[in-house]
Amino acid sequence: MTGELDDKVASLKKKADEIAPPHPREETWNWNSPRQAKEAFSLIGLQIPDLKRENLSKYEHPLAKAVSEYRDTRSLLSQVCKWAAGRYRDGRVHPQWNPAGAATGRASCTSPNVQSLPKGEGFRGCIRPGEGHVLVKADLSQIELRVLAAIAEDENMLKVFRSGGDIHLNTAEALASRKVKKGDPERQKAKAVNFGLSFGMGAKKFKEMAERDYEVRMTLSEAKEAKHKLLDAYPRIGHWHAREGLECERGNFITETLMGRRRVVEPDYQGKPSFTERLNAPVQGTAADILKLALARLWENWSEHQGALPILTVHDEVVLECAAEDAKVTARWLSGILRGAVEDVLGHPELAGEDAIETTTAPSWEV
DNA sequence: AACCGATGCGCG
DNA sequence: AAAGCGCGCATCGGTT
Repeated sequence: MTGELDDKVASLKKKADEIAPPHPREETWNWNSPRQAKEAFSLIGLQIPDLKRENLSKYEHPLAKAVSEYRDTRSLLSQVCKWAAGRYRDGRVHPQWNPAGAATGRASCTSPNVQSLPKGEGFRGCIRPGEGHVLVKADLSQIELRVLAAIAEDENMLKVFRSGGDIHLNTAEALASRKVKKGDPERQKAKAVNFGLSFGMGAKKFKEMAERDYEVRMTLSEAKEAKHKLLDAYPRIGHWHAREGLECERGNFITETLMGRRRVVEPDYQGKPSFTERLNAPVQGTAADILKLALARLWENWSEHQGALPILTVHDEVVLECAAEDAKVTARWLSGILRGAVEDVLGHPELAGEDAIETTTAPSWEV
């Protein structure tokens, strides 16, 4: 796979070099160097502020597209080509896990970072169980929004979960002003909006996101209005924001998850407790608590499921490996424990329904 | 040679 | 009044 990427990178570089003006000093341009790339664009009369994909896509000139594609592919290759090199033992990759690697209580992972292996490119398909075994994967569906509903005690949000609804779909429909289906790209984009607004994103950023992802153009005041409209759908979220704002004014740097685990947030540019961190920390942190509670209970019960092997976790997801014939039992065990953890920590049965856990059994980590 | 901040992007 | 959050990693270009 990396060999194919290699070829693709080489041809994309050639293409970009052909379109580009000659380099005044070197043989060819280094498109990985923002300074050089900006200089090349400047020679054809384009002053570009940065080399982000999203920015390059605004330009008509073929060089913009060529450079963007080259950088994308090159970046993917870099991330993946050395991913597991020299990190095998017995046919397995053994990353370094840091159980409390993140300030919120999440785990992090290095060498390699398993948690950021790209999706949808086939790389996760390379993560496979041993002969005659399967991977059993379970994830906490929309966990941060469930935590949010519990923390803010928002009746409308709870109602959506109680009826098995989909918050992202609601938001997507509100933004697109039409019916949106589960597989539509609008839903994916609405996730970002939901998270953004929940954790204190401003109208400006919200406006930019709406433009970029929905081709919805609005003035700043219209963006403010839309933001309020979405927050109005869940009034207690707004109240919660107001409460946390007061805590910031009072100089309260301490946040707590629903399990009572503390985090001291960073100061903002004024030296006051960061408002957005105060909002995010208990939510991300409680979700992390839930996953870890579940992991602890898996361990406590492990003697009855010794064939099951923990493979990895990714913040709201647990992957186990077991013998193919044990898949059903293992899947039930895993999802039951995750569901119990959600219910025990959040204290709302409607947040821990059947749909709170999505379980799949597969021959690889891909999808 | 080792380290560092900035930039940009992968994941949740 | 206003404010998305949390990570790791490759690369560049400069400093120690």
